Order: sequence, then structure tokens, then C-alpha cells
Amino acid sequence: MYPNSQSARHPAQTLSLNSQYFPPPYDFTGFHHLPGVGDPSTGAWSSMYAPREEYAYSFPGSSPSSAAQASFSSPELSGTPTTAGGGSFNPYNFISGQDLFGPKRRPHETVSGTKTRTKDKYRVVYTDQQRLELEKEFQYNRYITMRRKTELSMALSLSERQVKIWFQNRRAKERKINRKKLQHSQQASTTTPTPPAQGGPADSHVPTSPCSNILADTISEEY
DNA sequence: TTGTGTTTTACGACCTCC
DNA sequence: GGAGGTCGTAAAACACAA
Repeated sequence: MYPNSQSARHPAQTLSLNSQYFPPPYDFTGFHHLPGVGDPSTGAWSSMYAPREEYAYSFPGSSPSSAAQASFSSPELSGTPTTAGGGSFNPYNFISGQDLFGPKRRPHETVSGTKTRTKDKYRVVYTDQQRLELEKEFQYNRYITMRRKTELSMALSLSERQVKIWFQNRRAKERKINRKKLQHSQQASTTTPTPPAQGGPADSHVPTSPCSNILADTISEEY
């Protein structure tokens, strides 16, 4: 259940944060609208793969950041009441009415009679900027450290709990994707006479990164 | 517009580790 | 015992075909 429990618990502590990290182009199929964001050809990702020290958060308004300055035209930023940015991103004030949860769990109320959820909303929709920064961190390290969690929560106006859960959900998403790829590769291997190559297509996206061991262990668990 | 499938937040249950 | 992991799931948000 606990892949690589030795290192996965605090994986970043075993990493050299100054080491270079060149992850592969990432498939942002999960993002509904990220116009101009995430396209390696535009250099929008150029900052996200920098070593952590060079990757200090610098949002528009503080200092230029290519990724952070990407233009957002999604309804989440332009029209949704939960986002007050409207295009001008303020890292500490771009989700009015959000992050009402705080680090501690809020009292629950009954939803639909049986389910308990936090009070104000069943769930909020994170802005593209928030997801982008979370994704950047995820690409750097599948497991966030406490320090980075604190930094991210402050930078993105999310609670640490939200950041933690986002990473949990993100890892679950990756496992799900890997399972699908594995199923497809297995189906292909059963329908075609030629056996699949070692490490199959499901592995092709795994970056060679400081966290590659963790990734390898995590992914190998799936196989 | 509406029905339907998928993705995204958020949680509870249960587990391991320190 | 607390923190944080996975897993399963609920429901909102979203995409898209008809």
C-alpha cells in the first residue's frame, strides 16, 4: 500500500534540490482550458523546471514569471464568482470566498441528508493559476514537503489541507492514467503477435528527474 | 437545451510510520 | 496519537454530442 515507504514518506528530503530536472512535456489532458499555458514551444514551462531555488514564486505583481504571467481567459478567471482575479492575478486575493476552510477542518453539515461536507460549498474550482502552480510542483516532486506545502498554500491562497489533498488526488489521477495505459498495452499485446517492448508505452512519459526513483517505485508498484 | 460521460475538489475509512 | 499515505466515493464543474 505504501510504495517505497522508505523514501516516499519524505522523498524530497532525499533529493538534491539543486540538481537539474528536465521532465518531459507533460500531457495536460486534465486541464480544461489553459490557453497558451503548458506549451513547451512557447516557453511557458521554462520556469517550472528550474531548480527549486530558482523557482521561487514570483507572481505578476511581484515580479515577472513566464508561467505565472500566462494569459488566462477561462471562465474561472473571467466570470466565476469564486474567482475575483478577472485577469489581474493577485496571489493573495484571487479567490474571494475561497479558502474558507483554513488549516483546520471546519464543522461539517449534512448535505443531502446523509453526506457531510464543508459548509459553504461542496467544492470550489481552483483557478488555472492555482492548478498550474500545483502542477508545476507536482512535476517537480510527486510528494510535497511540509515546507513546500506551506509555501504553496500561502502563495496560492489555499489551505495546507487543500494542497495536501490536491497532491493526493493528483497522484491518484496519475495512477489511474498509468492503469489505463497498462490496460491498453496489455490489450495490444494480446491482440498483436509481437510482445510489447520492455517498459512499455506506459513508462514512456516517466521523467528522469530527482524524483525518478520515487516515480519508478510508485509506477512499478502499478505493474 | 439537455443528457451523458469525464474531471475536479473534498471527504471518510483505513493503513503505516514516527 | 498525529500526520500523511492510498482507496473509494460524492457531487460540482465541465465538455460535448444529439
